[in-house]
Amino acid sequence: MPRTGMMAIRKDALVNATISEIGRAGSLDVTVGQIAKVAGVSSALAHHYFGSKDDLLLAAMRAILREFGAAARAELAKATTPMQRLDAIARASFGGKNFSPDVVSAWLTFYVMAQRDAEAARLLRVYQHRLVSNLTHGLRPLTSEPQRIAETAAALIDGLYIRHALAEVGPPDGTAAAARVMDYLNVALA
Amino acid sequence: MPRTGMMAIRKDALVNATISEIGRAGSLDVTVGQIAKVAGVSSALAHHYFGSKDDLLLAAMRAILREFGAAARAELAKATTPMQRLDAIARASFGGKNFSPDVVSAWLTFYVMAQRDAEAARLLRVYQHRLVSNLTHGLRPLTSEPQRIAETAAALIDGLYIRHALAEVGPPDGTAAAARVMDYLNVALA
Amino acid sequence: MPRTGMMAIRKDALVNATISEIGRAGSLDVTVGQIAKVAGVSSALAHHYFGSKDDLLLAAMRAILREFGAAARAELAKATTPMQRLDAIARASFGGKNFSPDVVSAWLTFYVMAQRDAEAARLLRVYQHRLVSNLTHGLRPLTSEPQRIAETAAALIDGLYIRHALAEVGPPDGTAAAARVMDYLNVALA
Amino acid sequence: MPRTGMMAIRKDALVNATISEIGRAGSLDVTVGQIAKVAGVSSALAHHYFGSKDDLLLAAMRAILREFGAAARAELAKATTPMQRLDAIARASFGGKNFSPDVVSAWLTFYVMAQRDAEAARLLRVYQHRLVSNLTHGLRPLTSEPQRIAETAAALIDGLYIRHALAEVGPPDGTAAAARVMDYLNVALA
DNA sequence: AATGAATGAGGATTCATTCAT
DNA sequence: GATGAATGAATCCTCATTCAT
Repeated sequence: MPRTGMMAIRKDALVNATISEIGRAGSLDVTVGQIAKVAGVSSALAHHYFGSKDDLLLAAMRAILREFGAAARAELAKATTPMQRLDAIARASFGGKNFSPDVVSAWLTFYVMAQRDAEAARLLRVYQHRLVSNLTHGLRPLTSEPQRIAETAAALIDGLYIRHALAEVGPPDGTAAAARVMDYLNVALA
Repeated sequence: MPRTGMMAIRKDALVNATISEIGRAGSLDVTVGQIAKVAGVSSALAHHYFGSKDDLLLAAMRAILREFGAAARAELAKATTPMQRLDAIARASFGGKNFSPDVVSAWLTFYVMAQRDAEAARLLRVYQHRLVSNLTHGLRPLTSEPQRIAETAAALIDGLYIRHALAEVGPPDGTAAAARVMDYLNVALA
Repeated sequence: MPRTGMMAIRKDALVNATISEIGRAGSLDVTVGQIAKVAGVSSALAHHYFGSKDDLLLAAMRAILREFGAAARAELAKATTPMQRLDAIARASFGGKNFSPDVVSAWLTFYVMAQRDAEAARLLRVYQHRLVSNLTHGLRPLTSEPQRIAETAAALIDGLYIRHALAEVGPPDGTAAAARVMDYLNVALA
Repeated sequence: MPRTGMMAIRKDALVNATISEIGRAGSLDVTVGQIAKVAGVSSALAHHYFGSKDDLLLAAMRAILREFGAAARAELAKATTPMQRLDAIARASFGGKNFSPDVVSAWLTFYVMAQRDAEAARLLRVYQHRLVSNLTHGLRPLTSEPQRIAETAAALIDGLYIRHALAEVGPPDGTAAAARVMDYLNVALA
């Protein structure tokens, strides 16, 4: 076990703990102490590595967006037809870690954080833009107004996301959500 | 002017101040002191009337939902055809006070609040249910699967709402948002 | 006892407690909690009334300078000849509360605070300027270079002050210090 | 270069960094981390070599006093007449490194440190005593009360020092300060 | 000889809430 | 009906210090 190189390990642990605790609490009202405890370190260390609570939250946000980006790329890599590409995007949005209660909760709070933090707002806009851009790209071979349909589909995805954050019980049903997006695309392209 | 009316006046002022301050701050991180100052009263009075900060927030939430309900009913009253009814709902969602930056911000924070507060969650579910219900009712004469389309439309409405919360500049464009919902309904019904 | 009007009382108590605690600790490393405890209130109240620790420290500084100004004016009012005026200034500098160990310690720390806080620096410069100005005024009838002698005397006063801050034991001897300043003035005017 | 020499090198670097950082910050509110960074080592090493922060500060204080002593001796060695000896002391006090903004700031903070740390107080008293002693020695051939004049001159030197710590702009003017001390001595001896 | 890792203790500050008047 | 006064509890953040390597 190398004594050096702990930084990366601790940072990862703290970011994961942040996501998990935000998810558990359902809000940004999570103390650095709670996060640190989950990560198995002192709160001082969290500050040592991230500088401030906001920086830690932003790091968590970036991790989620990165995760989503990776999932999307993985799904897209397997797609060959335009329709498969669209399906890939829909499934990436609602698949795996991206649709776990933790992440959905965290996602919601990031929207709130974006109201006061410029960097958070920037990150969310990057996400939004990328989603629309991916959809537009997939739609181009299929319709004369890809942009318009892509924007609607993107809003629909976000809406389904937020609606699931309020679901009474059980884990979110990602398959159903993805199917609903495809339904829309099918009728829009018809 | 009866002295007893003061209570109603103060409560209204506090609720309005709450919405306005949440909108200004873009989050629930609003102190009772700030709200009270905007309402022109002491923070002690806010507690006197509402018991706790959460109760005040819930009151603000109910006021917004009531406002939305009233707007929806007003629009629906003027509608005669099924399609007009649907348009009425769409316009109510994105019209008037309901789509001002203040309210959009407040709305967002209520979603977060709902993660930890059962009553807030209940209120949001009532809203969601009523929206789907209204849409379903309007769709019934027009399609064989009104529920499914209504749910998608409702998610789309929420998604457009949340997307506008991040809009870079200027006031939200309610007309465009409503039009986009109608676009979806048109293709879904085609 | 009026329930209102506590503010002035508390502020006074806090300012006095600040001077006393700085004197006791001999440095600015005094916690707001300590000060508040001495003043018989909570630390939260100190912030409520002064906004921040620095503001409280500055208020204490202003109180000391005001005290010194008042003492100087009182002594000057009794003087009739130029030499008496000079003696009055010297005695004011080293008399009463102004030369208690508390205040000498506080004074010293204000010099340090002035290294980082513009307002503190400004206040000290006002004091220095006023001291030189008073001395110059008193010296004008007695010499052709009042400014020069005044500046030297002022530095001597500050030097005696700081030297006494290190005195091994017992309370500072104000009379001796004042006499030494007068000695200088006597030879300088000879 | 012997390996054992590292200790001396590091210690010197840390002491110099301490003085420089105290001067930069204008107060003792300097972290060991900052000092270590300037010295190009880890903060752990600072503790390794000095044991504690206070010990490091005291080492810096001793270095300044040593520097001053060396400067005084060098100047005194060149003096042949009593008056030249006095001038030598005055110039040593305000010359070279001893009157740089860094050192003036550090000096000030040492006075504060002396309020709580016995060793710091002892060191300052040694300095004060030596200064008076040097002056007395120089004055003995010239007056019947060398002690009294020496003490006043020493206080004047300290006062000029502290006054310069608040100078609005530019580097301290050592020549002017030394001249002012000589002015006093000239009139006192007249 | 030197450091990255880690933390305990402490401090300023904020804020919902209470209460006497 | 209304508020100034007051605080306890909590939170972020800092920093000297320790230790294994």
